[in-house]
Amino acid sequence: MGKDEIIVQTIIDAAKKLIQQYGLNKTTMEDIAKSAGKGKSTLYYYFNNKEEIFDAVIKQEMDDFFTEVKKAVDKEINAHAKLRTYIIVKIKTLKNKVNMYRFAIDLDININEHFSKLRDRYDHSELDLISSILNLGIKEKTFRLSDNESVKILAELMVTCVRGIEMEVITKNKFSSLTSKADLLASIITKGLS
Amino acid sequence: MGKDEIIVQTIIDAAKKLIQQYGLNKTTMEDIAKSAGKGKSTLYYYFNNKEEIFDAVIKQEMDDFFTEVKKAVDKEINAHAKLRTYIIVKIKTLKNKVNMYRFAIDLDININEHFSKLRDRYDHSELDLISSILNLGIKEKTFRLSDNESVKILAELMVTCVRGIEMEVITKNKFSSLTSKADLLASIITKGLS
Amino acid sequence: MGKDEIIVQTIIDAAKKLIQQYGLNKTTMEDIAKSAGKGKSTLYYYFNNKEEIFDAVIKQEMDDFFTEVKKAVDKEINAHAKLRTYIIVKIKTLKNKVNMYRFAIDLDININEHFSKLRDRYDHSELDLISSILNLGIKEKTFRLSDNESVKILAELMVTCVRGIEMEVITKNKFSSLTSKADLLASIITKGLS
Amino acid sequence: MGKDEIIVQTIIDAAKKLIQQYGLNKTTMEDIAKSAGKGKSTLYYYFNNKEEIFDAVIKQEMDDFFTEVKKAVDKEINAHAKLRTYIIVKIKTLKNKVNMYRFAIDLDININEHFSKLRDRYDHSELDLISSILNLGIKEKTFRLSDNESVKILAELMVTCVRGIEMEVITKNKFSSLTSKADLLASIITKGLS
DNA sequence: AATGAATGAGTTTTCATTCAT
DNA sequence: CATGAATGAAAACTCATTCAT
Repeated sequence: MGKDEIIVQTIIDAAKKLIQQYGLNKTTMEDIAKSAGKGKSTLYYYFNNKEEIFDAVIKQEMDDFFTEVKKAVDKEINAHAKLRTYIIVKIKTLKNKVNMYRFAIDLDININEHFSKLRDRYDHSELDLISSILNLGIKEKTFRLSDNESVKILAELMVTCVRGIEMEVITKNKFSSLTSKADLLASIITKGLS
Repeated sequence: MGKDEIIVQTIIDAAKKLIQQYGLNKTTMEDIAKSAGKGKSTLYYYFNNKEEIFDAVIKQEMDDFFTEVKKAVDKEINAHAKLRTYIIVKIKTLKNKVNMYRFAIDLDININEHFSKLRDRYDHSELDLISSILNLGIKEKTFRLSDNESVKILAELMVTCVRGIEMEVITKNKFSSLTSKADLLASIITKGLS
Repeated sequence: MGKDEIIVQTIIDAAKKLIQQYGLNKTTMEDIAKSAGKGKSTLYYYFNNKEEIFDAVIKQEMDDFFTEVKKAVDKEINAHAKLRTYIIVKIKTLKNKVNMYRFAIDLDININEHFSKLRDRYDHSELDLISSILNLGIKEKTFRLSDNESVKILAELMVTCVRGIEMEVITKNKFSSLTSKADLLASIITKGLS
Repeated sequence: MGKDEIIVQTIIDAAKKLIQQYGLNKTTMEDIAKSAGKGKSTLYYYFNNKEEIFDAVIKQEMDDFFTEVKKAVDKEINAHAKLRTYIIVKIKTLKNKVNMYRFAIDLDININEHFSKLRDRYDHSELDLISSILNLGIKEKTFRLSDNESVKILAELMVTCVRGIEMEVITKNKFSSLTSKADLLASIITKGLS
């Protein structure tokens, strides 16, 4: 990591911490600069504007997030366990990234083009992950798809359902009986697809 | 409706439209006043501050939204159909509404106690609705709950899943093959619970 | 003059004074506000941005300028005297408006569209004035135009020459022996056209 | 040309191009450095500050400009032709130059003493050129000066008139029927002085 | 009852300049 | 020699809120 990259990372980290703590609207360039131990204008040496810093934060968080979930899923061996783990780890990890996610949604709403691409890429990775779980389940004979159910549509649906759980965590800042709910969802899906 | 109430409603409508169009952060008191055809300070005659206007908007939206969904669900007679209708109508209605999630997500407001109560009340109504569907299904013998599944937890889970679909609509502004997905979800749940 | 117009005028006057004294670049919104005895943000209540204030200043100055020159020219009765007076009064008046003029040129260079229109309108009035002097001279038999000389082109040329004198005043902040030069120019033109 | 001089010239050329394109105020050290393919602080190695760079640009431009005009004038043999050529070539050349007037007009630099001297030197050269044309015309008996007209004052006046044409070119970025106007001006002057 | 006028307190952004290496 | 890194100081602009009328 060159010196540049170190500083860029310092700035991103500072921004990340502040966004997590105080939220998007309350995090100013001034705050970030102070927290990064730099002058305000130094931020503009490394980023073109506030939005670019936020983009960098969100990109990194998303990458981390997905990597962590994927690693956990990969450890499990059968489809049902993978499904369950996917839900649980995703939500657990999310808890540390709640403000980041809020932010992502906020950016979304403001129809930030660059961010849209970022999310699409991420969504795609996630769909691939779920698809592979479903395909595994089919191979295992755990899942049986009727004619009109394509893996693609099912995967979309499942990503979507888990996103609902994520929303719950984000808006309420808690998700009671997470494990039992993940179990329940995994079971229903498994049985519903059997 | 007294004169006061008419003006209050005019302001709420203006705010609603603007929030839908430009998002929460970009909607200023100035914008609302202009759009309502009133002076900026007039807003302060009818509301104490910006937050109160937003509260009023969200409250109204939520009430409308829930009422509409409930009406559609009530028309159906069996649990499976009710479930399917619940999903479909909810998403379809959502498209025409200021999406509540934008509010739910916004940080400043999230901290707002009053708003929290509002959302809780709404969540509660929704859980009741789903619970009643589940109970109907049990009575119908469409759904069979194993020991460790309480109606309450299941209802929470289902609300949550549908919320994921809502998020999809909000962030992507589209939800492809809505009907077939609603069918699929309803089917999986029905089968998963049989 | 309504209250609005009084304040707008106060702001314009403050801006005018500061621009004259310190120049365009050194005149900040802060300065104008202070000088007008208003808060900085009050300026934004009456004008959308800095440029709009400057536009208003320059528009007013130009109108004043032209009115004054025209009034003086109208007092004279024959073409030669009008020509002479035009040059002299224009330059004399300009002295009090030097910075305004500099500013106009500066705006020009930044290719401000709105300002371009303003200047065109002004140029047009000036051409009309000169044309009327030339036509009077022709009627008086003071001026005689050869075939290939149209009044229009001649007027343009003369406006242009006087603009050179104006530049002299602007860039050097002095114009030595103004009266004798105006006489000389008027004589040469008169003789050159006889 | 030593290595130093090459770099200095590179910087000047970059600044020249940018000023031409975007104007004085919008040309930043950053822009110049980038355009010159150098680091921003390198500019400070070769120049003490921004103003010095601008001074260098203007000095070079003025020298080039004047040299070109003089060369063209020298080719002509009689006073009338010289006068006509002076006007035409000056305007034509101006089009390809960073226009000096932008500098002359810019307030900050106008206050700059060094620049004032530079302009004075140039003005002086120009006056000498015109004076020599006038003197030639007198020798040729093309021009006849009445008592109260000194060559000096006439020369000043003529420089001034042509400066007006230059302004026209600068602010409007065009000067319609240049040649015919130059002819006209030269004729009027010639006749006016005969 | 309604609002025009005013603003304080911030916010992002810009840019010439410096300095250690 | 040359420059990457850093910044202070100031600039334009924003906006929820207040208050006299």
